[in-house]
Amino acid sequence: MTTTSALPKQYDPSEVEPRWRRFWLENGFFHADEASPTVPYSITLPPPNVTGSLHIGHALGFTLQDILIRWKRMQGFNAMWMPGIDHASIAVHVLLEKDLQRREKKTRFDLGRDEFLRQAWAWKERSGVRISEQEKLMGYSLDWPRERFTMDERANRAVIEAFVRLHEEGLIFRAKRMINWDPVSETVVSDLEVDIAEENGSLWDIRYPIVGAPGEAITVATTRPETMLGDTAVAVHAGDERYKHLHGKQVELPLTGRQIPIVAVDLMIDGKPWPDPSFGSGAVKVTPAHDPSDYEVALQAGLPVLQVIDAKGRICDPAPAKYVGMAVADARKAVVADLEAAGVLGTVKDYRVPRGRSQRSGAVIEPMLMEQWWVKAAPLAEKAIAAVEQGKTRFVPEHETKTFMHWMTHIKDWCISRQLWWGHRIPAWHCPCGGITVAREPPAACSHCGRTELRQDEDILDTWFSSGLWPFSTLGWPDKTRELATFYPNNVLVTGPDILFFWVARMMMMGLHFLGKVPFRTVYLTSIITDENGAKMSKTKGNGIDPLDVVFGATLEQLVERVDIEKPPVDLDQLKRAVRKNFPKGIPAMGADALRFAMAALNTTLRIRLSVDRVEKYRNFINKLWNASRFALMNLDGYDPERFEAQLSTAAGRAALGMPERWILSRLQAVVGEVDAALESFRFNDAAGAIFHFVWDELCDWYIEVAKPHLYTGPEFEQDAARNARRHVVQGVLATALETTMRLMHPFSPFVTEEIWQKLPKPPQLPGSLMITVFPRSDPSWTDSEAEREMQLLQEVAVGCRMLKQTYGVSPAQSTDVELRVGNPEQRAVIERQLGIIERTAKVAARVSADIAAPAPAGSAKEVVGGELEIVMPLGGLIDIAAEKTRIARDIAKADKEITGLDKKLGNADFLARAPEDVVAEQRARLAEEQARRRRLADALATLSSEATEAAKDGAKGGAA
RNA sequence: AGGCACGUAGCUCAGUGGGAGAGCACUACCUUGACACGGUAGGGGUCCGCGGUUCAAUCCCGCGCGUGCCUACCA
Repeated sequence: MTTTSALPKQYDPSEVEPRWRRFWLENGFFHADEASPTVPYSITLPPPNVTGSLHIGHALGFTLQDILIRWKRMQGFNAMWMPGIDHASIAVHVLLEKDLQRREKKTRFDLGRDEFLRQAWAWKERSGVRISEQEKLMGYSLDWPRERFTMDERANRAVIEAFVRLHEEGLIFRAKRMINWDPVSETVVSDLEVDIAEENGSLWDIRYPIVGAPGEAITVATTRPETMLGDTAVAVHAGDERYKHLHGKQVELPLTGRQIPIVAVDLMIDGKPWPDPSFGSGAVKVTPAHDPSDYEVALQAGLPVLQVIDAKGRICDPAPAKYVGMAVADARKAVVADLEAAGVLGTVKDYRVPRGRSQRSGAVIEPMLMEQWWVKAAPLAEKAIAAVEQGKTRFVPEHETKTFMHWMTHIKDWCISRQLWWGHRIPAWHCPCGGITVAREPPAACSHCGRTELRQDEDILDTWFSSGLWPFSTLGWPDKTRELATFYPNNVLVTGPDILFFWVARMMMMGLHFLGKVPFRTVYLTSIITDENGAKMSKTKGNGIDPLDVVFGATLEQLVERVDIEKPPVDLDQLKRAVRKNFPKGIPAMGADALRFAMAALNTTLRIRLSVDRVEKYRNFINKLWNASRFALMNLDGYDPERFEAQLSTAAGRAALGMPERWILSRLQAVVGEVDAALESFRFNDAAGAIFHFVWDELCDWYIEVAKPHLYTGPEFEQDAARNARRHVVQGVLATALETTMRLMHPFSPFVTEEIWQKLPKPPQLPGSLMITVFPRSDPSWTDSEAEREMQLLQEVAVGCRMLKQTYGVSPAQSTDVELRVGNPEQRAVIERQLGIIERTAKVAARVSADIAAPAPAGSAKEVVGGELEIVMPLGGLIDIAAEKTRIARDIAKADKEITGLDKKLGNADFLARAPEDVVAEQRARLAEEQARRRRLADALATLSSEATEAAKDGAKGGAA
């Protein structure tokens, strides 16, 4: 008769999720009002790059943020979660240029700046929409009307303001320094954007002949022979006796006809002597234009700087004409061949060479000397260091503080100009007079000479420059807005440790500099997700898990087809094989709730090795929750929430609750406390684990089972007033426990909890959506340690009964007689009172007796639950005496081990004297309990032995068995 | 090379100065009126090694071995 009985047996997220998503958005529940008088709680979403779609790492970080935001919103905070998207300058460049190369065999220079930017904007529109759609599908409660883009008008204004102010303050300047050049993207990149790894290479020895000393030469070693074309000196350590006689002499630089000096140097670079006399020959070639160390030497020794590699990574002019125009790799071969021909090449050996590559383009980085724009980092870092030292911002996990501080205290100036197009163009204008005018608006005239023929700097800013302003540029800075006053600083930043320096450090520096306040109180750093083998997930490896595939499911064919569509820059067939191997069965649809719950539950301080079946566990959990609710809804007819609420509001009404009811409500309030405390300290996995355990192991496995007989209806019960009253109480407790669980779990899995909550009967005057109800509060008045003790006893007895039944092959469906011998009168009273629970959950017909010492009937199995409690199951002749003896003997052995340990401890005078009293008492109690249990076991074994003897006699009497 | 983590059941990982835990996997049984995306029971661990502190160490400290991450301009 009830419509609820039509609930499907399996939870179907595809039917449920869209309804609530629409409902929440249409009602504007995600929006926070900056003028609200309630206490603000704010988080800024780390804006995803417009390079494509969200990956599983986003799903992790964003889910944790949504859990915090939904939790705080339900606690009554004015919770604001700022959405946005990042223009990701160089990442978009690499992407678009690869595409351009593949489709039209063109570079961005063939297209020109305007057309390239037009395409970039078109890309941004497509990708941006896709990203926000994905965020909505995951149920993230972002404050959508506030959504921002790092290159929208207001962000642009903030960027220009910040640049101009820092320039005015002397914290942004232009200087010619050694930089990292990416010859593929043709731009400078910052130190952080270079990945250094050891690659296979060679170490070449070259002999440079000494001028005026025929036959004499000095040997230098190098991993980059082609740079010798730009050498301007050979350096030896000043204290190196071997070369003292050569100080100030000249060598003839092979292949070039140039003469360069041998200079004595006594330098410390990074705390190490340079050159190191113990390495190789102790002499080094000096190429100031293309090596950072060499440049430092040149500065000190006043050596000339000769640039022989150009922006495209080709040998250029001052080098001999023969090599000009050659790519570095080709030049290397030519130079080596020529050196060999000239007879100056020494030994060549295989060598592991540390090689820097551009993180984005993969190009081998060329160190070069170039004029760029820089941010003076040290003064900014000082403030950030002080703020962290003063605890204004703290890191979770705490150990990340050290990483942050180490980098901050060793910080180097930040190169912020890029020779790219997609980004914020630097607000600086060059005049033919050589002067540079930095201004908020295009200036009419040069600030130095007054001339009007100015041209704007071609360079754009590092993408992280605008990101660094994000926590306040999104709130209206540089204007003094209400939003800024309300939501800055943010309460928390949640992001991955991989962008601690790129982003977190920059936001700290910028926020403190421009607003005088830290941008966030807490930085929570998430795990890193890898595949199940610990390898980073990546499209080019075919091991990546797309969060939406987990939500909606994908067949293997779909996964493989996608390889063709996305065309990553690798062997497609090989990639398809990898996909087939990694996802042989495709990915089943799990729904957003399951993925979200999994993210919270799996997040630990270590990396997460994610696999599809690890998420499946939580899909099953969501289904379990669904079915528990389904059961409740099928049995809640006639339930009156108001009447039940009235009953709970009186002491007498509460006292009338049955023990299992008091137990589950006690457990419920405990788990509420656990979840709240765990979230308070960002232990998402503990919070999720507590909910999981409560729902599955307590609510489903015990309470619902115990409740069943009280809920079932039948004509025979209609006139039974006491039973009907009891039924109503059980309905009320079940409904209440579920309703509270939905509120508790809502931040983790919003869709299924909203769906169930909406269906549950509950008192009127509640809000129209679960997401704006009140988060449960732990209420210690519901703690009932007596009920918890009693329930635990019943569980132990029931488990013991089940064990005996299973051991002796009694069908679970078949009820069996058992005798519960309980020596302890209190325990006996509990068991007698609640016998029905044992009988129902273990499917036994139980009789309780006090006489624990009486011999058990022959042929019965026995389980000793404690020193004063045993379960006797008569089995007639069915008992396998030998097996039973083995089982009991093993229990005795365990008890003996335990007793020996405790005896030893309690016999130790130092322990008795020094250990706290309660510990000593506890150990004594354990010993007594264990000894009593051992006696029971020994008795049982003795009985079995005599039975065995009897049986043997019987067998002998009756002839062959 | 330095810094920081981590080493617990076959696998992935929780955990605590005083009785070793979960999920998956494994074994056996069960279509019991919420759920087979389920239920019940079971097997399985010198808590990496060696020292130290302590009445007591899987937990705290030191050393060693192994793994991972980050930082780093050794030709």
